[in-house]
Amino acid sequence: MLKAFGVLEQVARAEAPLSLDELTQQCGLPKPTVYRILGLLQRGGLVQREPAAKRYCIGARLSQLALEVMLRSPQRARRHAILQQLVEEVGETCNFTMQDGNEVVYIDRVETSSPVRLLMESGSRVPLHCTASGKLFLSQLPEHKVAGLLGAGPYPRYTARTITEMAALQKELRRIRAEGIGTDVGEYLEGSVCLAVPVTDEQGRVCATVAMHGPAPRVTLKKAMDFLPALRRAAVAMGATIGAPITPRGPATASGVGAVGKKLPARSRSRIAQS
Amino acid sequence: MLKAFGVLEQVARAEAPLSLDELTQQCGLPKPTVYRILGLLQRGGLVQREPAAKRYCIGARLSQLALEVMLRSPQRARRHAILQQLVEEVGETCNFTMQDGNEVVYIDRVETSSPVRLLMESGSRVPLHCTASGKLFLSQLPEHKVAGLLGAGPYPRYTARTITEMAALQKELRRIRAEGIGTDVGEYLEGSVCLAVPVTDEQGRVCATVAMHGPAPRVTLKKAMDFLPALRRAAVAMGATIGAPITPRGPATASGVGAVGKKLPARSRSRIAQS
DNA sequence: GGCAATATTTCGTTTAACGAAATGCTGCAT
DNA sequence: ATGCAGCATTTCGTTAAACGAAATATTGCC
Repeated sequence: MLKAFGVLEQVARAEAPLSLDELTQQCGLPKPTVYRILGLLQRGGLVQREPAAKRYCIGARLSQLALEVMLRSPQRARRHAILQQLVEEVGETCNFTMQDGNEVVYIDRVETSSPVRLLMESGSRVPLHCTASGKLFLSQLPEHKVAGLLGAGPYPRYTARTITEMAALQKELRRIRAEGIGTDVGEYLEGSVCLAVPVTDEQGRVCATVAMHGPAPRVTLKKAMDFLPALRRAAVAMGATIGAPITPRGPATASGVGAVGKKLPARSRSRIAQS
Repeated sequence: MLKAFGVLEQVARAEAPLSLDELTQQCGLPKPTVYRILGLLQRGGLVQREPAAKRYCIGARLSQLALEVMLRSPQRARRHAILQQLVEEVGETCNFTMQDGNEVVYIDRVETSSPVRLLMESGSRVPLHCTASGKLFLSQLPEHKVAGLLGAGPYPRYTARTITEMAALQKELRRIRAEGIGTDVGEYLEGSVCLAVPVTDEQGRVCATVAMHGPAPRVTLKKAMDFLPALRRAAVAMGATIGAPITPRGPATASGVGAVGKKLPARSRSRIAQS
């Protein structure tokens, strides 16, 4: 099903309408598959065929969807603006992450230098056990749940510094739990230093992180610590965007619309020292 | 497979993040189906969940796709022709912009002299708070959302005339809101004068702008105003190239009139004086 | 008229979608 | 504390759809 989106993206990215063969090559899928997917997409109005050539291009329904998405973009931009501000302060790439299952997912990311390619990397995923954000999330869980989520180990090794044994990881998590700061010095990517602080919702539960990272010669853990106040400030600002409803919900049905602020899982109250 | 697009459209169309139940009702699909589809879409980065609430909203990958679609839609040729026609009339560089998050993005552009430079510049970005188009977009938002999007300020200064304080900006936005014309006299680039008018979709929502600009000695605000009718004409023509709103997919559930009615809030109409 | 290049169909296999119903959470009210 | 209500998530047997190698049809071109 996501293959269809891959095809769609190729169509959208192309400067000119594409032939079936071109799409087949670019998507790396067998031809009949691409053909069938395109048939579906065409039936759904998401792609069109040029009347003359049999080439595929963006369909009306996709254009409409794109417009709706663009119109809503300001709603999602608040967090991006916060990240941009943070990047200006710290001068290094920063990102905003959430936990999704046994991975960390990059919700948004702002690079230091290039102001344009921001969305390229966001949406990608990294492991929990060897990243600053990931370990910060793990530190919020009771130990047995960590074991349940990651298994008993050993965990995949990415660099010489990756923690691969459960006992060592639990020890590291206790430290992080106490300090409220996730760190990663080359545990996932060689020569990459990363520092993550928690973003908490109204109930004080950690639901996201704000992190900065940079290359090892330029960034060290010690230097990064100087930016903790800036990171914390950004994290608080992020927290403010997740509690309050972005737009007042319409009256709608009698259903529980008012229940925006939610939950408070007995299991995962904030375990973090608010240093 | 097209069901997934239906779900995606509902997410894109919503003014605020949606819960699983809301989506289930609006799509007219069984709950586990919607749940599974959303899981896939989430894994693919096409939708995201609100950090705290379990609601779904537009994901990074979908945002990226939407921008690509706008940049390379089959309507591109038509839009370009409209811009070229406009450039002939006004004799200055003109462009077609949309808001993308907290920036203005150039969808298309035609220069006065060299007719080949178009693709070079399209896709590039400029700030909201100090450009004619950007301020026009901002003027469409309620004041508290402007503050949320840009922060409290001060905003980055580019020239001596850049408005860097929130209060002054809000005042300027009120003026623009009333007049329906965005202006910029050297606030972003020294010596550049710019005039922007809104492009509205069928629902009257401001979704893009058409703007002209030129160097200060040759172009002044007063002279530019003479071309307002031409700009407006081009803006109307541009509006016709913009997609219609997504048509509701017929839910299989009893077409509950009072039951599920979501309705557009009256507020979302154009806030601009149609002078 | 024939040759390439490209588009489309066939078909048996495999996989994933499907959705009714059951279960699990969470927060609120008693 | 307890239970209830609303919502999210999982289960599971069924069924339909995706899959892709290979064969076939179409198209454009010389």
